[in-house]
Amino acid sequence: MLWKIDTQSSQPLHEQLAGQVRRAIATRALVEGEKLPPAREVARGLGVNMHTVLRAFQTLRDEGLLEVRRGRGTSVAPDAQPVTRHVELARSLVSEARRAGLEDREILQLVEVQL
Amino acid sequence: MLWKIDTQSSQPLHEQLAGQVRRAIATRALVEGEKLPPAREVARGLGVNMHTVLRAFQTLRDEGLLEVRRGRGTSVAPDAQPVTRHVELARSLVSEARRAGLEDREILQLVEVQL
DNA sequence: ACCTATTTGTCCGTATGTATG
DNA sequence: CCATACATACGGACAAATAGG
Repeated sequence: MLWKIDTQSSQPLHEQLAGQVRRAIATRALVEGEKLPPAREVARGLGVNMHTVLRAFQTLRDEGLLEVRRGRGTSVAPDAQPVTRHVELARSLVSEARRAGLEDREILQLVEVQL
Repeated sequence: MLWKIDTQSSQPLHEQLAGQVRRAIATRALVEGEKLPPAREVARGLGVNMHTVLRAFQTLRDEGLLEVRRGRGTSVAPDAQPVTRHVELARSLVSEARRAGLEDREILQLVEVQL
């Protein structure tokens, strides 16, 4: 659990952290069911606010990678590993298409015609 | 235009062909605006039915890669090159997610949470 | 089974910076 | 240059789950 944050980067802190956790799951540095340290603890270690860490966790929960429950802590979702690959692909697709100037509707259509 | 078809493969013929054309555009073996041979001709060269070739062309037209007009022939779309990358990503995403057993709705959600 | 204290994420509000018009 | 809107990051109070006695 050796995460680092660059406060000078233009990339938001919560995104930096989310990216690192995502990669950790993809590379199996974190495995399914494994418990993460409490947000407060991670925050202290990184020198950022607890809410910044929580926000990263929330993002990953929306992506199906983490299970976050108050009082119980945060852990890697039961089927996170197979999901990670798709999430990475979805992220690449959106960022590349965005850079090319595509509208959100057009991006969704790209996927729909493949279904 | 050295395409090959494997009639023994489990992959549908029209998909095989679509994949080859897609790759040809991605690698710039085919460039924007370039005209493709008539479907009848391609079909004869590959030993398949003309409709198989047309089906592949239609798929690629839906993806924005080809312009197919009756009487005028088929050509690579004006902005096909930048599109290909996204299409490849979208195809990977869908096929990987499908293999993992995701529903279509879930696949679209993967993308939506990234928008 | 009970009460209480602790742990841990959630909710509400605020300040600051970064576009947008 | 100003006003507006939006997103980021932070702080404090709150509520669910858990652990000890």
